[in-house]
Amino acid sequence: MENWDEVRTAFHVARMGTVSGAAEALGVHHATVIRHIDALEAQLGVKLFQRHPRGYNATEAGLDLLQVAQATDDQFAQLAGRIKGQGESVSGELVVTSLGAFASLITPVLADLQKKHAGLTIKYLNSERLFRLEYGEAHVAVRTGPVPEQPDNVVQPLMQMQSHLVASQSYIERHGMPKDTDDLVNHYFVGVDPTVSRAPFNSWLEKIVPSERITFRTDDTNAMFEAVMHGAGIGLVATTWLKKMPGLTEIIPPKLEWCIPSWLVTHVDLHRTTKVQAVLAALKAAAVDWQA
Amino acid sequence: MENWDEVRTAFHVARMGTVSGAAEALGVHHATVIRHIDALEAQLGVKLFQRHPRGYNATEAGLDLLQVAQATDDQFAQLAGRIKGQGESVSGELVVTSLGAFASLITPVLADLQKKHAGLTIKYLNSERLFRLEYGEAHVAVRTGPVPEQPDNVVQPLMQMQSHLVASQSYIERHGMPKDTDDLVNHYFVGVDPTVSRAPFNSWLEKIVPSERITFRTDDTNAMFEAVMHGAGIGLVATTWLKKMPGLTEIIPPKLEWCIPSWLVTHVDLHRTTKVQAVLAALKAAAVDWQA
DNA sequence: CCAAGAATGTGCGTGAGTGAACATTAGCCC
DNA sequence: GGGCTAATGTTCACTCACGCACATTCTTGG
Repeated sequence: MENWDEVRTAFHVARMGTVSGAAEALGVHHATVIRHIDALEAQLGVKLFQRHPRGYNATEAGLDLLQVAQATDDQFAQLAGRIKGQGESVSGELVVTSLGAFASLITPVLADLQKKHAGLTIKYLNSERLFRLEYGEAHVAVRTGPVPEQPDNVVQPLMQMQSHLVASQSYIERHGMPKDTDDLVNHYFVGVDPTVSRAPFNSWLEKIVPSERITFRTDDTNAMFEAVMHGAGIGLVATTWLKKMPGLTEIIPPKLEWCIPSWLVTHVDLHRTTKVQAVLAALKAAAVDWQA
Repeated sequence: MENWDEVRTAFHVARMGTVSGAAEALGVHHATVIRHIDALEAQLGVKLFQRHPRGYNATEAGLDLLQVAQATDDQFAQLAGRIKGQGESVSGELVVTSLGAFASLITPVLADLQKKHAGLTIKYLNSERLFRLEYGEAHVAVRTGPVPEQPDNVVQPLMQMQSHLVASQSYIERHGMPKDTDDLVNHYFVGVDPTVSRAPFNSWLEKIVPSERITFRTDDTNAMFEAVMHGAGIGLVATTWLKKMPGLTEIIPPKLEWCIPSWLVTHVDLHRTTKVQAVLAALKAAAVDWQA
């Protein structure tokens, strides 16, 4: 029973009762049908049909095969329907991953998406570790930094996150306002642990001020924001968060190198599915608001 | 979902997780496996697997296919086992046909066979009409007369039925014993309706005596025997029955032309099955006793 | 009774699918 | 870091299975 196509051929012969009818239904030549039946019977060592000039008559074995193959045919048809329908509907599990910094932005978007599609289950992973799309760990990833260029990954620009160098009112009261860029060396900063993040801002900061001036380091972006809020030092905060955080004063005009691009990354095998397209569209629509 | 072999290939890929493993399991080249997957995904319009250099990872659709195909594989394996086993075991329905005259001989043989094989269902058709083996109307037929020479039918000799010209005691008391063959024209005979049976004995009888001397005609062999028993006339009775019927006297020595051969006929497609072979063996063994 | 139609069965030439070889890449062990 | 293994993926030559044509047989309808 190695060749499933031969079983399918035998199935149609048993259903139609004739080789010619089965051949027409299968879209092949009737000689092919005869060969399939002969091969299958030779493998099984049992005649599946009694041949007579008016058609093929299924034996007991043939009738048994008919029943089993009928069930298989039904199940395959249902399977094909499910798979094709699944490709056109937004349902099943959807795994999205991003850095933790994006959680407060992305979560509401995914929650909205889930509300719109009843059959959808969202799994939102935010970890500093890079989930690998090609291993099926996630369907969609939000990545920051330079353009990801892994093979088999589809990359789309999501947004430009402009950041601003800010300090809290309490910090300014204590240490004063820096007069200009050169004066920054006399101040204290909140930074990201360099072993974790290699954001462009970090490189800039390390060039401008000595390492000992970065007096507060964390590997969590939210913790960094909190530190800036509470006056632990001067820090870089993206426009989006700045709008939600009162009492922060911009120190110097934003520099272009603080502009961190972010990307929507999907695996090429999943990129065309309606489900993935839906979440991509939702995230891109939301990104317009974030940038405004 | 036209090509079941491609489904089978995808099934093995989903099971193994690698194209190479699936190719080895299937006994084909891995290039073939890749082509099958590509073709199937193109047909469905949905990716079944995420490709990465260490193997193939099934998507939701691929996992769905895996489940369905696993069930199919199991069912096909069971089917193959049933069919192969069925070919080696004596079970299921067995249809035997013969002339009504053989009923009293064949019935006990078939009953014995059924007792030996629990899973066997016997269907014994005895009708004057010829059942057609090539239409699956019967598995085994007992035929009399000249060698049946229909194509696709396997013919084996069963026995030679020697018949004897006999009369009952009551007939002899009424009409006397024929002195010799020439005296037969002065007697009365029980014959078979010529439109039904063309047994050799009939031709001989028609030649020897005028038609009006055949005063009892029937289309049923058993009825003929009964008629002879009750003195309706002189008739031809086979050795087998003669032994079971007391009070019959042989009129003249048996002639060779009264020797009717009988044959076991099966369709070539069913002849090699163990079931058919079992009934053939049983009938041939019984025939030895009948002739003794 | 003959002819038309529909079915199985068979030999032969061709094309699609197969297999071999090679390139490439990721992970692992030393 | 560097070789090694085991995967995927692509190209090319080839073979096996397919389609075609014809023969044959049985049934049916006029």
